[in-house]
Amino acid sequence: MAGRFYVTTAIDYVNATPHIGHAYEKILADVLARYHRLAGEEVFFLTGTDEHGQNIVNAAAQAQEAVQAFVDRNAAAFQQLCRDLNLSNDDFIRTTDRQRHWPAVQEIWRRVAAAGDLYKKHYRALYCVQCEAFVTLSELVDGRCPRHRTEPQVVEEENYFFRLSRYREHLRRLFEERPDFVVPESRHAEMRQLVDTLEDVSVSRPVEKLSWGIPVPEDTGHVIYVWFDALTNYISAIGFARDEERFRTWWPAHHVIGKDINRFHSLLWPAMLLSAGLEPPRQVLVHGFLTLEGQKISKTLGNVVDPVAVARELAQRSGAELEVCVDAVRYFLVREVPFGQDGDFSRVQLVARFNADLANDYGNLLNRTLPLVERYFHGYLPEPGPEEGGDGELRHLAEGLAEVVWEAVQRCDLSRALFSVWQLLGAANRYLDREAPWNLHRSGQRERAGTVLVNTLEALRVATVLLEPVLPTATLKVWSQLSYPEFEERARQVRERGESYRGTGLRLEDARRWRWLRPGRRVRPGPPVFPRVEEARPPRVEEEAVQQTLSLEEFRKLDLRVGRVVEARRVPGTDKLIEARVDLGSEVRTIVTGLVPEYQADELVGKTIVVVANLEPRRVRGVESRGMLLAAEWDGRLSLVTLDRELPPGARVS
RNA sequence: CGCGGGGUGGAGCAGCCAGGUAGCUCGCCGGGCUCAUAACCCGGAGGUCGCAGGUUCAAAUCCUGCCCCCGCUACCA
Repeated sequence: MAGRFYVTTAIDYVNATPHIGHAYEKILADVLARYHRLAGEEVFFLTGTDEHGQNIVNAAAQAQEAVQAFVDRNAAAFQQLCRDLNLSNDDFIRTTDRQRHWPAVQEIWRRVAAAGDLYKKHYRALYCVQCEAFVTLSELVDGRCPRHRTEPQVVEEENYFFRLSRYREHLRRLFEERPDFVVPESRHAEMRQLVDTLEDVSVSRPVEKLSWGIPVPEDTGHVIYVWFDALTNYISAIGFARDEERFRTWWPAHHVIGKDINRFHSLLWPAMLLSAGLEPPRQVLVHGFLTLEGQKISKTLGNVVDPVAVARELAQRSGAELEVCVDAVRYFLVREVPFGQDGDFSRVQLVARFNADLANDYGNLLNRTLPLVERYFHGYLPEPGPEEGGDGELRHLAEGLAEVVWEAVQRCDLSRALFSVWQLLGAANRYLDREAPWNLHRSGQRERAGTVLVNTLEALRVATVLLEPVLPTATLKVWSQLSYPEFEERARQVRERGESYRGTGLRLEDARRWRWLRPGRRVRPGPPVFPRVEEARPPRVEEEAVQQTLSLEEFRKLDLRVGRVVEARRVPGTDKLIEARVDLGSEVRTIVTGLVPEYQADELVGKTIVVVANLEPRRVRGVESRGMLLAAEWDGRLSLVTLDRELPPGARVS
């Protein structure tokens, strides 16, 4: 049953740095790869970079860099992205790789040529010099290039053409026989329609026009053009033309791609493969595009977002670890955007998901359970007793979840998969509320309380197994608290060796099993894995709040009194000082306080407040201040300490 | 008639392919619990499911027309 799963992303064009769109595709592929590993399949996950073409040469020139140095630098940025996103990719292929990639491209070229599917043709087209690109008639505005308002040149060159038209019938059959060849269905239908319109395509450029590419075998005058070169990465990386056995092991692939390049993957690429006598891909998975805060992502709009920077920002706002926040970004994209649809990346939504799903439903479930195990059972998982109450229902839901999730993953419905995990978490939260182990314990039903706690944790554990593909790091922290620190330890070792981390090795089977947690294990309640983002209250508050302890005697030295402001006026020539006359019962004192602009002088009059009465007198701007008003302060906001019931001035506060 | 996606309570989405109580998250209101990260649980208010017509015993769901929004539009990577 356990098969092989070879999954790829499109290779990224290295003329720019990575953004959230690149991250999205890689995350999808990674999540799929990890789920298939969870299902016990052998998985090979490939990603890489596309480094040839005129645009690269131009971008390098603009950066005043040698082309090779330029692509090396940018390719490194994409490799770094893979590490930052915690991808479990097994390889990273670059089209400038002369050992692995070039021979494969030239080999497939030879095979296609041998099949009689390549021919030379004079070709005439419009070329905009400023764009350094061909323009089509339909793009022109009044016969001029829309960007540069110049008349394009008529350029003639001799190119190799691939007989794509010859494969119409082949492809038509492919689409008919395999209704899930392209997913989602709408993309399949779209491509099937296009099959009828296929024309031959140019697959080379003259070397004098473009030298940054792979030479055409036995014809030094031409360079193999983009798609023919780029698409071949999917087979070059797994040994095509070098290691046939390895190639046969993994091919055919599942390609995760964006909707803009679907035609190349669903039509051109299968045709190339058929021509070369190879099998077409197993499946093309077409995702939608992301908008950013509702706007199209574009360099000219300047709204390109570095996904890791977003995670960093979340880490700062929540206080969670950076890697956990990377997981949160992964979760958000997979949960929020239904596969195949366009989606919006919004920080507000990210925080909403983080708080509602990860912090409240998932993280908090752990934190409301473990302390009870600690308290009632000295931190050791108790032996569960007989099943009663809502136990069976919860178990049933948990036992069936792996199947539901796996079925959704196979349909690429990842948001549904996550949704169903949250149904279990919701049920577990409800179960805990209804069974109320705290009451059971109080009424002496210690064993039953333990059973309820173990059942809750068991449900949480099942969810954790099934969430690992999406939250590879955060789940490790959960495991550690759940008394299984060895997973986190092992992951740490893998990373220290510089290898990409592929998971705990747990399987769907583990998610199907109830009573998996071993009684007697020592749980380790720890800090929240997903600390909530508090909008009104940024993180550091706790670190600031709790300072050194104070003895009761020391505290008693403070003479705090209720006071009533009877008069208040601004101290002239100051920014924020108010001179207040405060009735303390026995006397009326002058106190200088810096409350402007949060409070105006006349607002204070009549307020009942709390005063430190025995503070050393102090001269402030020539006025003697005897005492201090208490006020809370956060983030520049002030709030006077007042009484919630009326008491006369002079009353002691303690 | 260029192609595709979308229009569902205040916000964001699911449901539509296989018609039959309009669901989820956030927000709002009220209650519970007091184990927990102001969390968790229960209840409530709020929708003519873009518009018009049709099929049907029955339509958010199928059919037709229209309106609006967003992408893409192929040798360009």
